Amino acid sequence: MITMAEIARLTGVSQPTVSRVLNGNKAVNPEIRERVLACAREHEFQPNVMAQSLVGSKTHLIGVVVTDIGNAFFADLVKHIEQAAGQAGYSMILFNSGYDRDHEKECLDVVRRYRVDGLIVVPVEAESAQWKEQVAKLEIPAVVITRKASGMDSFYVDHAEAGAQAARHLCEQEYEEFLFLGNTADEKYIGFEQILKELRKGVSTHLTVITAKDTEQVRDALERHFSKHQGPTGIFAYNDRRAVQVLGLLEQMRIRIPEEAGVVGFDNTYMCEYLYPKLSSIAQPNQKMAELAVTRLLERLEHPEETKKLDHPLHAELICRESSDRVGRKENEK
Amino acid sequence: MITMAEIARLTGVSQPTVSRVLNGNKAVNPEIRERVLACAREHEFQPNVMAQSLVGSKTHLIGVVVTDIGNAFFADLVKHIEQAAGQAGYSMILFNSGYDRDHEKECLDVVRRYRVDGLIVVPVEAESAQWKEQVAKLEIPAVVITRKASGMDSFYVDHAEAGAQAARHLCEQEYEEFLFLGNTADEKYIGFEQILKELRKGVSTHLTVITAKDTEQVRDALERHFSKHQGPTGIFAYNDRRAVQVLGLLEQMRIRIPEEAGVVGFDNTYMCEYLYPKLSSIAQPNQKMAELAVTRLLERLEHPEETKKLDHPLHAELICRESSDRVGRKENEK
DNA sequence: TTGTAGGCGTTATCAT
DNA sequence: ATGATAACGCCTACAA
Repeated sequence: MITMAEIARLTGVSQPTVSRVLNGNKAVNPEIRERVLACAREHEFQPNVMAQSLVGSKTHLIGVVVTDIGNAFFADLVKHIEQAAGQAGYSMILFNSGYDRDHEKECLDVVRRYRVDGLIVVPVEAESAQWKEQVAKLEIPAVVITRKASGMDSFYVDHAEAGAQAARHLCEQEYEEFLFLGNTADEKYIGFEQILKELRKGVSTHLTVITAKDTEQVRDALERHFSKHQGPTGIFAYNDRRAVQVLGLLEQMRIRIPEEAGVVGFDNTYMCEYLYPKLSSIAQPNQKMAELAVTRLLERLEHPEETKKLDHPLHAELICRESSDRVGRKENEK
Repeated sequence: MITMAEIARLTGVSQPTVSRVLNGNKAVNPEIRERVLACAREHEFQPNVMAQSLVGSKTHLIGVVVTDIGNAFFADLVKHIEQAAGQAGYSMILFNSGYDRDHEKECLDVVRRYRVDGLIVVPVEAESAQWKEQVAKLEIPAVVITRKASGMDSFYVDHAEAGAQAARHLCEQEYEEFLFLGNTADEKYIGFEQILKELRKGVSTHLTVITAKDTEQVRDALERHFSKHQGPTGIFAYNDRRAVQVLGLLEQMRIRIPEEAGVVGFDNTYMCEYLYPKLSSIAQPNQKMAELAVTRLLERLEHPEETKKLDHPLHAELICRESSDRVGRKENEK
């Protein structure tokens, strides 16, 4: 691989001159400029970023650490990060923490070895003081994405608000009983339950929670719910995966959708469109989130002194499809 | 960020001594060793890979260029690559070519700037001579994954063989008519059709091909097929996405699965397990493929002189589930 | 066992 | 306008 020194030798000038030419510095004889450029082109010169970074202290690398690259949601996020960063001339070293704090720490160490200019992270535990300290030690701008970490730049979807949307939607669709699949610690549940309470005040309503993931257990729980409660049930699942599972089980149980039960998923996976019935789902603004995070990071890189932290919750958007369009369905039947 | 020179100053030794200690070189006074190690630990020293690579000409970076990180299949692949590489002490710079040759070329240029030690690529066009030349110019070991590129190390699933498996399976399940969703240029189709011809020699059989992706068009095509052909139909879709779509449409058309139609997808997405009926699908050995690719790359890194190229097709595996278990279903009903 | 010297490929700061 | 020269952080002789 050709170096500046080599080009200098070939063209009979000094190496710094080559540097000037290649970096577009005006102050250089047009003749020499051409000669050098020609030589560089011929040998397809590419500057050695390692050397550049050694002197300039900019690597043009951003470290990205996520909890699970295999997950379609994060994969999509990473894709948009790569794109936004690439446009700004930054490349991405990617690490997978695998939801493991220890491994996450190792990733941070490696990131440090590469002297990346900045960091974008999906933390395993966003509010862990220990983790925050580890990140702070890197002494580089870091932005958290997908989660809220107080005291740090964070771009994330407000899950409670998303849960609230789901609740509002299911109420509008005139469901009378409710079911949540997921963990009650999930912000989505908090928001879901709260709005439900408000909207169904005084009316007899039940909210069943299913924590299980195993299909048989979910089936049992569903059967118990439907044997106890007759009214049409609005179901909200913490992700599309679970929602699809429920869709299949309801089908088996011969429960009509959306008449007797309505289902809303989360993530708005491509599958939603292909299922029958099409699955309503809550979409996170992935691209926007990624772009905002990158933009913010670049901003910080240019103004390291700026110390105010951004807390930037984004809104999810509920996409209503057949699986929960109870009112629309009724209209049609008229 | 602390440097070796700084540690040297703090501990009153020379910088090379620090280097020796930190690199586990035996020949150093135990006392000094301890002193240096303590200091390094205290300041959480991490070597500057940029500097290391500058002198040692090893970056411990591998460049990974894929056509679409957002795709769950590639995301999973990337995850396993990251893991395997990480275990060997390599990190990954990841690029997304977006199926665009021009952008792919740009990625290769950036990769070159970082002087990565090796390359793992999912090429946009595996047999493009121009592309191969571009890769060759990098003068680093490169392995192709997911596709076969003659003259280069390639790890990929034999799609024709996978199609053949699908055909064999659907015949064993006693389907009499057949349907393929996808492109006829797809190796999967080639293998599928060929085996079908062999196995159904002399018997009246039809093989319908649906190229459309749009739901309405697919529905029309399906309806046309089923109005013309009465026998139970074995359906093979080029990916799970399409298979799910078909599953939904068949459901709408009140065609019983797996009795009247059997469906086999491709990629064995997690969804398969959650659908009703559960979707049979062909699984690619992602992890194995990724590990083999990384292993091979490391091998090449250690023996750059070795010039023989590996062509390594892997076998896909058909996972039979409810959507195509016609015979098993019949057995059960007895 | 330890320190000195040189060099990796750049950029930046001087002179010239 | 151009060329020496130093410096970035590290490693590898070589010398002591």
